[in-house]
Amino acid sequence: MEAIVERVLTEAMERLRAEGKVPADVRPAVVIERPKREEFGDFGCALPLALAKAARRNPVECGKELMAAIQAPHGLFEAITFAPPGYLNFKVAPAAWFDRMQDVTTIPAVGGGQRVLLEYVSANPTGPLHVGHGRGAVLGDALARVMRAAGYAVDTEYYVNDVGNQMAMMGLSSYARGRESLGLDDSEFPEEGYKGSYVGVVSGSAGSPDLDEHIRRHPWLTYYQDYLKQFKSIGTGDSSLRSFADTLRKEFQKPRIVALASRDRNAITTVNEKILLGWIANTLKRLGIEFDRWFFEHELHQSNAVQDTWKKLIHSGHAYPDEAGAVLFRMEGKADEADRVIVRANGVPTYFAADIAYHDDKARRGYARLINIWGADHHGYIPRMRAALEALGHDPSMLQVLLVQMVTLIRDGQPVPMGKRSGDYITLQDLVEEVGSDAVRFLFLLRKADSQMEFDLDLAKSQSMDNPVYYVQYGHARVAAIVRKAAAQGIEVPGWSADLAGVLALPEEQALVRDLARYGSVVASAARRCEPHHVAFYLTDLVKGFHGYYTRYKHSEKVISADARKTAARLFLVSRLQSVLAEGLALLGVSAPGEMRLAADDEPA
RNA sequence: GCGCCCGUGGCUCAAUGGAUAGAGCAUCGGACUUCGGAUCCGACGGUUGGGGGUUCGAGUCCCUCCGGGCGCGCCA
Repeated sequence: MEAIVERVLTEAMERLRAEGKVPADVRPAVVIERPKREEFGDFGCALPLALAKAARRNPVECGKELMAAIQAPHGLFEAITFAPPGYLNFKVAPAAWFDRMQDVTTIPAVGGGQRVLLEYVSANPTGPLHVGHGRGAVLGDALARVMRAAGYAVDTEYYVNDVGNQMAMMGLSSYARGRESLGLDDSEFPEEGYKGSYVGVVSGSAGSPDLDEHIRRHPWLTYYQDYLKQFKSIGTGDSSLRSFADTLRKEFQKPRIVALASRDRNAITTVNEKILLGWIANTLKRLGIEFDRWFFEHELHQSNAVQDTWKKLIHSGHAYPDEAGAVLFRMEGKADEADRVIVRANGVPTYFAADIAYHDDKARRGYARLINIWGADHHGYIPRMRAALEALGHDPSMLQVLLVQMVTLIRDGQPVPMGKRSGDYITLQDLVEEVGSDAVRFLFLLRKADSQMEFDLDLAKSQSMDNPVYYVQYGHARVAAIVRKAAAQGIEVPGWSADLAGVLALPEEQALVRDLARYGSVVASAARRCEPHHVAFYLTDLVKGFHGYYTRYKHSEKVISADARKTAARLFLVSRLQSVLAEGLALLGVSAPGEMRLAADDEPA
């Protein structure tokens, strides 16, 4: 519908141009918006103002000329009006709105098949995911769904840093904890080691007071076989490791003890990674998130891609060796101030080097756009990455980074203290277990990504209308109940026909039709702007309209009544609403239950 | 010190440079003997952190100050 308005206005402007009333070089963008005030109609456009500015003319005259030049399809608009100082307002005829109900769940393919690689989460396998990762995960997954729905060809990827100091540190920490638990405390716990109690669990330290508790709280342990299968490909080829893993598969604790006793730190490190990645994958799965591909950093090293990349940069003059023997990437003239080390003096490439190779790989795979979702603490990294892409001959603007800000958990009105290295904290897994996937997802998506947010655990758990996710889900359940009741009475939901439009005469019904008709453009716009939260707000608004309609007329003008025509039309309307709610919630990865269960003991989900 | 993000009713948050800044919660006042009341309606509540600028038009863009968060490693 918006597209039609835009076309009508563009054509009108072209007509004026042909008549010489608009200079050839004046081409203001035609921006269609939704007026805030209902009396202005359904669509508005400030084109006369823009035109007047560009052509240095009086906006009122421009508006009048445009009005005269507009040729709208017959019957589509009830009114097109000019409002001083320079707005053109369009009121769509109710019948035209109702036409949209034929394919209300169709979303304009604004993506045009553009190939997009969306990389998100990519947390290092050195510990469980925390709540901040969860926000990025939910945003990424919803964005992938929304963009796919709007015609983008999206692939999703998790980049695993399975090489480097952090992994080694995790291995040492776990190794030391394991030795300790066996009474073999000959290995000192590293200064910078990971101190969370999960380290003890990962180390498989039998008799650890944490172990039983963690097994109880973290069902991921029972998924062990699954993820071993899933991550089989990361085996190093070391046969002793393979057999170690096999043994581990049969029995969790004993082989760890063997490895610990035999001082096999590498085995511990590698198995840690498998366990932690399995934990991560399981948590994400619990949130309904799966990746098209897990990309492992070690692949880039094995294929020499990292080395090839930095050598290429030296060759092209974008990098240079310094006196100490390190290789630095040139940042001169870029936003970043200092040159960055890509190969250390000891010959080991840095994380940045691998990341450059990774992004080069992504760009070479033929994607038009690379979207990365990063924690806001990585923002300083963006100019470097762009500069690197440019140095390798790619268009730096193809990289788009969405920064996700911190999440503060609130319980009993107080912030919940979190600290990563220092010890225990509420993991993403804990959060999902506590409040359920739907609440986590919807509440995260009710905020735009780039501002810090509070997550109220008590609100998320509450089964009341204060809880936005329940409010929307209840709306769907309520609609489903009506459709069920009709079916029980042998009344079927009719298909679309134009004559149903005239039956839906109540203002609330017409408003519902208009709101439903917006669905496609809301999703398309959310996809274009990479802001899935618009969908969450839209659904909340839509449901609010329905609840109001329902409550107001439940004694006078019910959906199911003795009047067969009204029943048919309203049933049709309500079923369209059900479809939009179900599909909209699906885009957010939130379930659309057919009924809400009250039982407080039930798993909230 | 340099850089990035944020600052909107008491609280949590919306608002492609457009018209009189919107929701939810909280507070107060109402409706309704259920197509599921797990609902709805109304009221109260704002100098969009302060100041300057660009523009026909600024919460939105620019400058500056204040406040909050986060970065600035041969860590990842």
